[in-house]
Amino acid sequence: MTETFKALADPSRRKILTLLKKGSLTVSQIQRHFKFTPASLSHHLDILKRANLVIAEREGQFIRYSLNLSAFEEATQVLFNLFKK
Amino acid sequence: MTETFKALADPSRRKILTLLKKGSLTVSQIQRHFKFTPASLSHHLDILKRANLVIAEREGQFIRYSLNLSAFEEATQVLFNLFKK
DNA sequence: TTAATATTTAGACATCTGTCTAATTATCTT
DNA sequence: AAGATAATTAGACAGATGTCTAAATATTAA
Repeated sequence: MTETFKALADPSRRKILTLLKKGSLTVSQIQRHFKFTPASLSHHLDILKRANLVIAEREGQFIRYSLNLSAFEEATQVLFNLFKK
Repeated sequence: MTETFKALADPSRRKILTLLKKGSLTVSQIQRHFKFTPASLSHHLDILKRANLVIAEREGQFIRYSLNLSAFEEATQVLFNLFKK
């Protein structure tokens, strides 16, 4: 769960997740929304992937990222349990 | 929201929150559950306080910490919105 | 008012994080 | 097979983070 919250604790990564909410995207499509380098984006995607918040699938030359909804639900559940009676 | 997720991204701080779920506690009562120094605990409490996840009230010689439920609900809401349609 | 207890603050230090450039790997197109 | 495009990996670096010791502040008790 630490990895999940760490992943969520960065504004750029939360923005990536928000973008993916509307549908899966390739790295270059995500890239358009950011000013930093492809290397930095790749690093952010790696953190989201390790936290299990996104899923990556190769599609020929591209790699397509999409939200992993089950991991999100789990995180929400953990957060909720952290304060519910 | 970044501060909230950063605050939640540390296991010790999540443990503190879990302890407070059962009721408010003074710093020394919380301290008993940890191995690190009072200074470190104070630092963690400060981060939770700045994230608005806990409330501190002086009680004579002691300082009593309790959960700030509204901040928790807000965080849960944000997390939920991050993936809901 | 002096000593004791509770907590925070200041400053140091090692480790982690987010960014970059340069190099590498994978795939597609000629 | 060679060059172009997509994405990742490696290594460097500044700044953030979690921990510590020592000192400071606040309150209570003697």
